[in-house]
Amino acid sequence: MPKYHHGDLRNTLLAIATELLAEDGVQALSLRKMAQRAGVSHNAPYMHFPDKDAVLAAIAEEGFRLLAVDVESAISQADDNIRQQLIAASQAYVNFALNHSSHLQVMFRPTDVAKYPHLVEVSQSSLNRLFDLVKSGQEKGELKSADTHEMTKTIWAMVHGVAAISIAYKPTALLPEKTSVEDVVSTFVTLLLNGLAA
Amino acid sequence: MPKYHHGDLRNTLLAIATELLAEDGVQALSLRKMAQRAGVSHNAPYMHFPDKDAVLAAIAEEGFRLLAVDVESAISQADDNIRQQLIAASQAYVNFALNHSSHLQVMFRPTDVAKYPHLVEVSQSSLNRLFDLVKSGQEKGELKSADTHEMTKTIWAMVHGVAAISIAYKPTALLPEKTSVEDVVSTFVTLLLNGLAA
DNA sequence: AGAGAATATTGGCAGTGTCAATATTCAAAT
DNA sequence: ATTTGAATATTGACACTGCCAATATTCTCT
Repeated sequence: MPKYHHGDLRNTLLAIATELLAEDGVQALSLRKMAQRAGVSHNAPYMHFPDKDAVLAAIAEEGFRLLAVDVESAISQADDNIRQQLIAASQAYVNFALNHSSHLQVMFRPTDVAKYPHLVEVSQSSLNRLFDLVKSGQEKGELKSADTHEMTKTIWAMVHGVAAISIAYKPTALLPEKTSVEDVVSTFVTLLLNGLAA
Repeated sequence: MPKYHHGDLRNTLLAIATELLAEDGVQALSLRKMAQRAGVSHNAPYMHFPDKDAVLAAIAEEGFRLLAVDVESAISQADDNIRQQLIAASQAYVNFALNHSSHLQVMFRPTDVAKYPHLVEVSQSSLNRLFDLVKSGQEKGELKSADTHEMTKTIWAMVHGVAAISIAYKPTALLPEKTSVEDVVSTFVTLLLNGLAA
């Protein structure tokens, strides 16, 4: 017996959005479809979000939390070894990107930074975790003692680049052949750690 | 005196698309708007493109060519020094991304690889140029003699990651403060060359 | 000059985001 | 308990979008 007031429409809409995203991609995500699947009129979402942009921002936020969970889990399951932990975190990042590519697309779509300051914060959560890893690696003497932020962001950029390129052009562009994503990420991170210069 | 047959509608449409992209972003790009600005009916574009997706693919292709020009130009103007050339190429890449962010978004939007094989080829043009750089760096003994493809793609991923993250969250996420994009890219590339491990 | 292909137009349809006006329900104060 | 205002949801509408079908115009080639 559906009530006039849904009760938890906001969260329901976000969950539905994630479903639709996984089913048909970001291009096909519409407020009206979300409303219909929630069994609600086409304008009900406007009670909880000012516009579609705000919905996407909320979806992005949720994505960063899910990503952080995966990354953290991967780190905790890796050996007590900075290199292995960095590799595990990077693999988790890229795997998340490939398994939830539409979600990642929403997370890294051009955003009005001033409009969603909270999103910007949350977007850094995985980066912060990576920062801690790098820092402890420096303290243990396994990593160079250069600027911690710069080192962290270099790793992040590389890993995110792998994810973004892979999503856009399937593994075609980066994976030469029958190599696994894990292997590629592991190789790239190792190269970054050891450096390219002779 | 506008003729019934436009004469060069396909190219005109692509040029207009680039304009609209720079003006209002990819979200606001519509076939009908393109047609209107070209002074043509709302269905004329369908004579030259099967659907909107094909238009975006053509725009992407053009973008990769423009990017390759910028990168090549930057390399040729740099010192005869692999490190400097790599840095110059990377800076050109990121600058292009920031100055044509909508265009880059179209270039790296999930693509049906099977549907646009030519686009996939063109998308690798800058990568190929980078490959040559790395290879000559190896021959001159300035870079390690590891797998050339892997090294090249590691650099590409890192540089593209910087570009993608910067576009999504303004330089906020990567630039700490009043540092220039060039400085950041230069720093990151140098870190990659020298390695992070102690 | 005629025929067929290429190009463009008009009209229409379903779907979209968003606004305005209205209806229903909830929560708190009297 | 009743009332009252806020919160929530609905209906209806508008302009806009991608795309399809039918039609019209022009080009090209014989």
